[in-house]
Amino acid sequence: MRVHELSHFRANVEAIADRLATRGFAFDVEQWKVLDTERRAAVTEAEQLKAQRNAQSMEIGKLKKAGADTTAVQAEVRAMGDRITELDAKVVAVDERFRDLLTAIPNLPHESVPTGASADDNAEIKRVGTPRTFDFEPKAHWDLGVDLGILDFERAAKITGARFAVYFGQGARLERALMNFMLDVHTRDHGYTEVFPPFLVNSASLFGTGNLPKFGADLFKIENSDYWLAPTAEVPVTNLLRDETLEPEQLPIHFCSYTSCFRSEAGSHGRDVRGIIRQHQFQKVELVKFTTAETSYDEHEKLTQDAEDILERLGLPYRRMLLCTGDMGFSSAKTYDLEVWLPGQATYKEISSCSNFEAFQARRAGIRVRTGKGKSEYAHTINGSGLAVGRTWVAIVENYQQADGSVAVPAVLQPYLQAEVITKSGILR
RNA sequence: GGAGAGGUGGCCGAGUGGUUUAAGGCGCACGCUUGGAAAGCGUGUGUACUCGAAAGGGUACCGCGGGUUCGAAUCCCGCCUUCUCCGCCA
Repeated sequence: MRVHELSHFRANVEAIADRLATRGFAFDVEQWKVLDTERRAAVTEAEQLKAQRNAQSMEIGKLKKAGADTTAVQAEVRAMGDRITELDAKVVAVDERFRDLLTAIPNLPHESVPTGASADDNAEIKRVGTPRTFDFEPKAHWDLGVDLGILDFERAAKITGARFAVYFGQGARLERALMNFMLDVHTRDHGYTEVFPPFLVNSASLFGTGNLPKFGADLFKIENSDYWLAPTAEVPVTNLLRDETLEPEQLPIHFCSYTSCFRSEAGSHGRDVRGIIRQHQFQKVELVKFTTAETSYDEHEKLTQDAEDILERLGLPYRRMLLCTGDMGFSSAKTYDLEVWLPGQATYKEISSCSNFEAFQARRAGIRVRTGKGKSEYAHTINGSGLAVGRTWVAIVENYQQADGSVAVPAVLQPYLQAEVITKSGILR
């Protein structure tokens, strides 16, 4: 039951429940205690009966070898088997309820996380760069991109549906340029190893990262299979090491990965309906680290800086927020959000989320570190966007727009785009 | 998609219904031996759950899930996966 190590959980139930309450999760300690007792009683009873059966079965073997008649004993043990079947069913049922209860428990917030109920209680850690002042009215990307002929929602709706987009010409190339730029920086300058995983993952992987069983509704599932469209590279990349025990000298492991990400956006109807801020498919460069418990918070800081470095090299104003207990994701112990300035909407918008999961995912996924002779402990996992490519595309277009409707290309992207400015494409319309 | 062969402990590898509480080897740890080491000898060597104050027990796990049986690594069924060949295909 690699969920929250049981003995530790049992010994600290009250304190854990208190901590969970800070993130708005009501954990019913009394109910848990009842279930725990019930489960242990069932397990113990079944195991005792099995021990008896094993012993008597062995006796039968010996008696048969000695040529004795075993009919009577066999009947007796057979009856015992029926009882065991019954007990096993009970154990499975109680165990399942118990597991459901445990797997639904979110991670505990780190002590440095501010207590709060919603995004309003998040703490701004820093602000970098100054939003540009325009001598004209800046447009939102959904107007600018469409006017430039590089972004098309109507044809996307025709071939697929709402919340999808098609990029043309320099728009498509900007997406590709950003992906290459981000991967190049992280692999060359930040020490990450590039990974290109499948975009489809199985249920076990989604359980490992904490998406299942609770959040299946946020995902797309392939019919007649156990395949799901990955909502983020975090899922395949973290699960690369599932059920593996790592040697301490292998750590830390730094992976970066470019993937498309797919989200059903169930329950987000009406939010960010315009433009490409919230799409069913978007591209993202993800940073994933595996570390020991000792270094995970240092590595979390560094990972966040690695993501910020992309924003800085692109000259995009941003701020770093520390999420409060009530606004964090299910699996996270501490999360920084990076928010980029979008002049078309005059707001800071999330473009990266960097979290330390401590051992939460490692417990669910069975990712261990050897600590000595036959001893091991769970690794810590950390990940963050570095960055969300689609939203970076938006930020470039909106921040670097010019009065004539063209977009200046930041210096670091010019080699990738082979252009200094994005101008109107006249291919369609 | 079709046919065939595999999947056993950290690794190699035996094992076709009952002293297998998984042989044997390698590796690893500890001890003896040694001036020190190697060799040699000896002992130990998984995970989870559970009973117990502890010492020490018990249960489950031989790819996964079912089934047969008093008893399954071993027999039966389904699935996953690896390799080889064929077909198809970027």
